[in-house]
Amino acid sequence: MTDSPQSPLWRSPVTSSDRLLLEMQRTIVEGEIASGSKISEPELARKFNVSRAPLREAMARLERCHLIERIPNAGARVVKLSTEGLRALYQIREELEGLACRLAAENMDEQEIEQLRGLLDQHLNSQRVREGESYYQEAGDLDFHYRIILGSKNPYLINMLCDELYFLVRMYRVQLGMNGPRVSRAFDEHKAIINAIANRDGELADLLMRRHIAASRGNIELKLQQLGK
Amino acid sequence: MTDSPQSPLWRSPVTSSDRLLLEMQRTIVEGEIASGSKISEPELARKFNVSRAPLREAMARLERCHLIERIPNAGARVVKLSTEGLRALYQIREELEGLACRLAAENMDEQEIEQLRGLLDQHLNSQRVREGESYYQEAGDLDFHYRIILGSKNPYLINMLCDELYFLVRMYRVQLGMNGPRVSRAFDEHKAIINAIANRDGELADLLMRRHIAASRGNIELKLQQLGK
DNA sequence: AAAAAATAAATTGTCGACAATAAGTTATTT
DNA sequence: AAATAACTTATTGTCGACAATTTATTTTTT
Repeated sequence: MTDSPQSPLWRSPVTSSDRLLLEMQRTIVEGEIASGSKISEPELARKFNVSRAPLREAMARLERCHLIERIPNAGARVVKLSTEGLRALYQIREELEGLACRLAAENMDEQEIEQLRGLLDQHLNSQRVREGESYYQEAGDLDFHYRIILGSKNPYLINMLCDELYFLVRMYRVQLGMNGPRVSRAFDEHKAIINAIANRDGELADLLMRRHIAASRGNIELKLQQLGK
Repeated sequence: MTDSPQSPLWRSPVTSSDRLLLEMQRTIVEGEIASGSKISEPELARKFNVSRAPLREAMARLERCHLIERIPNAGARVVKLSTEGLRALYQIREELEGLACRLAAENMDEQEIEQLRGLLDQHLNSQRVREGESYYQEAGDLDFHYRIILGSKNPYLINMLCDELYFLVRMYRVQLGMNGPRVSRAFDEHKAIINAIANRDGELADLLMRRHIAASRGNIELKLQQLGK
């Protein structure tokens, strides 16, 4: 993943607050800190061996990507996953990633499109080997979406999707998983999207991406209901 | 404007960092600190009579709403206005506010729609009195957009538009203005949008809002080019 | 005994000082 | 004289301590 100057969350971690952010993102996304639990600043500061200053800066950025919720003078809690939250999040995602596809069809150059195709082939191969391994698919799928978003060449869109929304999306997907039959279908949908972009058919790419995301949402929503939330 | 718990930027300023944020937002949006100029932390801390801790927290939030750009260990600069920036920003705005209209048509209750109508009448009257006064129109227009966004009832959408994008939008509009003929036309467009929402025609409301924003962009873009940027 | 008030404990917000990094200046070398 | 290197200055990042606010506990009152 290349660094982008517009995206402070994706630069190599130069400062200690950067490292903290990465670690806490992982911790929350993977559910090591329980959803909804309170975050104690002194406790975490001890745990990570840093002062509260960089910790608070990291927390401000965690709030920015919707992983925690803060109330002034009261404290911060890890966000809770819910059906309504998922719906609201994916409404935005559909819209913005659809736009990203339309712009990518206009703005990606041939080389970038070719690289995207290469990425997909690579995932297909590794998927044949590791059948049903959900984590690799997870990473691969996100990488696919990332590249298209970057291909839109719109800094604000990139910032919103990659820096602010994607960690929460990952949290839903990591904690509620993506199961068997959906995985292989997702590959086909990805392929169709690439084709539309390569044909410079932004309208179609937009439509296909929206459906792709809607299908993904349906899959996660099902799991949420099974768990009785 | 009511406080919304999801929007830390719009609560009443309880902490000193909140007050700083509001003041600096105003200062930057209205151009009191020149576009592109460097921000010195010690200098500003003296100016506002606070320590650097709340100042840095305020700056983190200024970065979040795209009013400043920070580079680690190097400092922060006030954002520069440009034609490309405007285009990228309004691309997102069209998409998200279009979505907001569609959702508002579904989710606003009759009372909220009636209040929105009242707001528009009120602006029409005050506009007859203060012909061509651009600042009031500015505030009124934003208020109109705000209410529709809130009417979408989508917390993420509200957060993105009201907390992260709108200050930069205001900066473009305040510094590059909105002139005579466009003002009265905007009123008609607002009226048409309300009607579509009242008729629960989300698709039409979406379309009208997109056009409304596109027209607004054209107007500002013209000014930018006249100033030779 | 339950509710309210007062007190105690803990947590968050803010401060001033120090350390690490970057920018600016002077001295040195080719 | 131009370019490089060493040094100085200034700015940012981090730390530990204090103040203000909230939460939990205890005491008092009805």
